[in-house]
Amino acid sequence: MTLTQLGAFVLVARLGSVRAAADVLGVSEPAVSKAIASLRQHLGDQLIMKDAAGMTLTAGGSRLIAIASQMVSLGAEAEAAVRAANGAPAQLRLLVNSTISEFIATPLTEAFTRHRNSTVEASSGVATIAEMRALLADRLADVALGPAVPVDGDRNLITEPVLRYLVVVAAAPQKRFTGPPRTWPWLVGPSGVDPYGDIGRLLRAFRVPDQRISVFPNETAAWVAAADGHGVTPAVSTLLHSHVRRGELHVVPTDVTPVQGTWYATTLRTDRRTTTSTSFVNFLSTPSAMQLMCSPGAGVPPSRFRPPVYVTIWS
Amino acid sequence: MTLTQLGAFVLVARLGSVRAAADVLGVSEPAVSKAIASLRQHLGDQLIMKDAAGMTLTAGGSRLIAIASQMVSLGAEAEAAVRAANGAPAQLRLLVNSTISEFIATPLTEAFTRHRNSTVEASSGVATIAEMRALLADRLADVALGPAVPVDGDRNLITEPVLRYLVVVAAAPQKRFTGPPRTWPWLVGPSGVDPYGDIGRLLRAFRVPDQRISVFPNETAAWVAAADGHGVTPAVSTLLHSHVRRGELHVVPTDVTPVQGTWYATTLRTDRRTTTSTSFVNFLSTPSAMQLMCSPGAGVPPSRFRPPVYVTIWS
DNA sequence: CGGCGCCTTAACCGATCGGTTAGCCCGCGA
DNA sequence: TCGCGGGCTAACCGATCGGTTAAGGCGCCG
Repeated sequence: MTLTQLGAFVLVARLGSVRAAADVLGVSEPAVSKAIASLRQHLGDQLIMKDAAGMTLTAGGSRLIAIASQMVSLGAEAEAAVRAANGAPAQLRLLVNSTISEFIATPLTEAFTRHRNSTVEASSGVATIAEMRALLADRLADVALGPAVPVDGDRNLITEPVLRYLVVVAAAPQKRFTGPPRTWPWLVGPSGVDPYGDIGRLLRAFRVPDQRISVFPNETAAWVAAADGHGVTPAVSTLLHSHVRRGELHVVPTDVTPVQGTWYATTLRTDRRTTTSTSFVNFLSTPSAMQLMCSPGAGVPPSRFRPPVYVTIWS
Repeated sequence: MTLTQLGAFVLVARLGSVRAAADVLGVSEPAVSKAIASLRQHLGDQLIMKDAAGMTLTAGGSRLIAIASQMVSLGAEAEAAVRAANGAPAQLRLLVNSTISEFIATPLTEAFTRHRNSTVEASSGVATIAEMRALLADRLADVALGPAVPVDGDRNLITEPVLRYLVVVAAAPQKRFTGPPRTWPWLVGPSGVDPYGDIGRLLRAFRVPDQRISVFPNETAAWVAAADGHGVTPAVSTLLHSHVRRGELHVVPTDVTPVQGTWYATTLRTDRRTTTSTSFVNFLSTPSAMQLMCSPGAGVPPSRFRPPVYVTIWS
């Protein structure tokens, strides 16, 4: 299975014709035909079949095309990226949990870019706490920001506290929830399903069973549902501020909350990390960064809006 | 540049040693060394250099590793996916805009899965309207759901209306905005930056300049900011319902709103699309699907929560 | 200084990749 | 029925890939 073969396959599927693909590639028809034949044999699947109206993909073929077309475009991207790397601005790849991604990552990376006079290109991506360690160790990211990454003795990673905050439980003001917390309906964002995150830990501490937890596509949606009286929601208190001030939510004290949490920055150990990483970690302790992390994020103008980074749609 | 070479490179970068990588791969040391040498020459970059403490990546190398490690794992995934395709449940890859993704996609795919007694695996991914056409034509997705995809004469795609709705402009009840709409502060979700979407079109119709638009990471966050009095927000009226009912937002009439919009389902033409796609499109017109699309999405239990699909973090 | 790890290069070799031309099969329309 | 366009297979060929062994450079430690 080579990239050329995959490229031929993708093109044939796109164009619905071996001939057409061969023309586009500027090679003879048998060259393309043979590439497909090799793939077929290697994978033990017909992949694509000629029929009445053009070509149709087999089940295996439709799985393959999604993956293959990514690989092909990544191949082109790799060449371009490496060739363009010299003279390009330095990169900072920041790894965050979904809460930080929702409220803080964009303003923070933007502020850092400004702080460095645009000599750096910062981007952020969402990962679970458990993934962060591997991604850092494999050099797939430069800095991880979020609840403590369990580095247990990995001498290559260093971790340092960045910000303390309080995790509180909130609900609509008029709602009263009685009985033990584990019987309440809990409304959480994606970070609620991360077992290493503060909110996941809180839910476990209360022994909330799965069927009493509703996961929303983002934290704000969970808060809105809570304001609507559908349940209680755990949250970082500073981020919840405007909801509380408007009277949509109020803080419900429990046995264990408010509870303090800490966000940490984790990087490769000092002598291995890039100067950009170091610069970013230092930036995190500046007053302006601190302030950004404490106040909920605002919108950004369209020109600076960057949707969550992802290569393509399906794996 | 072959997959084996990239695999060797990734492993060396991960392990920080040619020797170790060779051991892991079960080949001789020069084999790995030569693979890297070929990459170096092909890409014209040192990629990785030996130094005091292990290895460090060059700028080009750190670009490459992110891409290469994806390609390698995609390669493995491709083999597995094709081999597993026979006997596996059918797939439905649904393409949606960010609004539908936020409120409707999860309950909808889940309902469809239940409707088909779990004989189908439905997943959804976000794309801009402009991308949808190409993704469908390239067989990278099965059905697109959202505002009209401009198929302009592409005989391979068919598009049919699914749901009519109203786009309204909303603001906090006590706030009054005067002057022409283009001078108001507009708060939108990611779908606001899609030029083919209803909201993007609305902003263009009003000639709102970029600096008066704030883009939020999700629609709910934009609504909350509007409720906080920071501006006005355009939205699909049915989705806004609970915010209006709670009195946080009220509808602001303008010259052009309420304006009707329509969501369409677009697929390959009937004789080319999969039976699963056909089944899904039919499902969309059932009362239960209709109802799902009209009422804002609720949370799902953790076991059924699936974060937005993406292969890996950075491109 | 010598030995030892570790990386690299050189020389070599078989497999296969990617391409060609030639020829066959098949469905389809004149 | 014949031509024809499109796809597949066969036979062939050069390049290169992926692997080997052997040998050389280099830093480090005893």
